[in-house]
Amino acid sequence: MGKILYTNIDDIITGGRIVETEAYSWKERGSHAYKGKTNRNAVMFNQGGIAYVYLCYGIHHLFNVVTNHMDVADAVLIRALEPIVGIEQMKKRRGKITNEFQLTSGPGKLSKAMGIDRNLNGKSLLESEVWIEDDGASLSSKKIVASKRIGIDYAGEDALLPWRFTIKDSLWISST
DNA sequence: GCAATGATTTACT
DNA sequence: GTAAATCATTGCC
Repeated sequence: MGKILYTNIDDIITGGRIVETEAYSWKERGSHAYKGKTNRNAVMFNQGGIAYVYLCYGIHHLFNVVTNHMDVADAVLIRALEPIVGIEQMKKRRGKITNEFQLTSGPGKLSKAMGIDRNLNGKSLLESEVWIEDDGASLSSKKIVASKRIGIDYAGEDALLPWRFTIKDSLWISST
């Protein structure tokens, strides 16, 4: 949370501060890894520090960061970020938009703005075209708000877990 | 091999 | 507020 996510796609760098995330664990039904290891989610069973990119609903790419170690399929979904680098490029990729706050205020939109697609699946966040930096900005824990996750009502009780984290006062947080 | 469905977004009623 | 778009992965035949 609060760190900067960069991508370098087509020789164009875009980046932004992470302002909204959701945690996923193989232990709960919201995660793709819940049912066990499959071809799609095999990336999550790898060592942390790599990207897990998944195409959802045939249209939208979702960008996750694998966080745990081998055989422990935990990941963090990046739901929204605050555009910092390459905003013009993001607008170009997204086409006509009503306002800047909608550039990256959602997992599918964010991925499109950043140029993320399945080619990044399984890439290391340390030595590839996608990486995360810490700019040293202080982020008080008081500015982080936990709430229940979105879009996984099918997960039953697990959908109520307060595993969605947002930065208070950020304007780029998804609401729909 | 074929039918069902989803970590969503967008448009329309 | 509800429904459609759209395709990779999944599950069952």
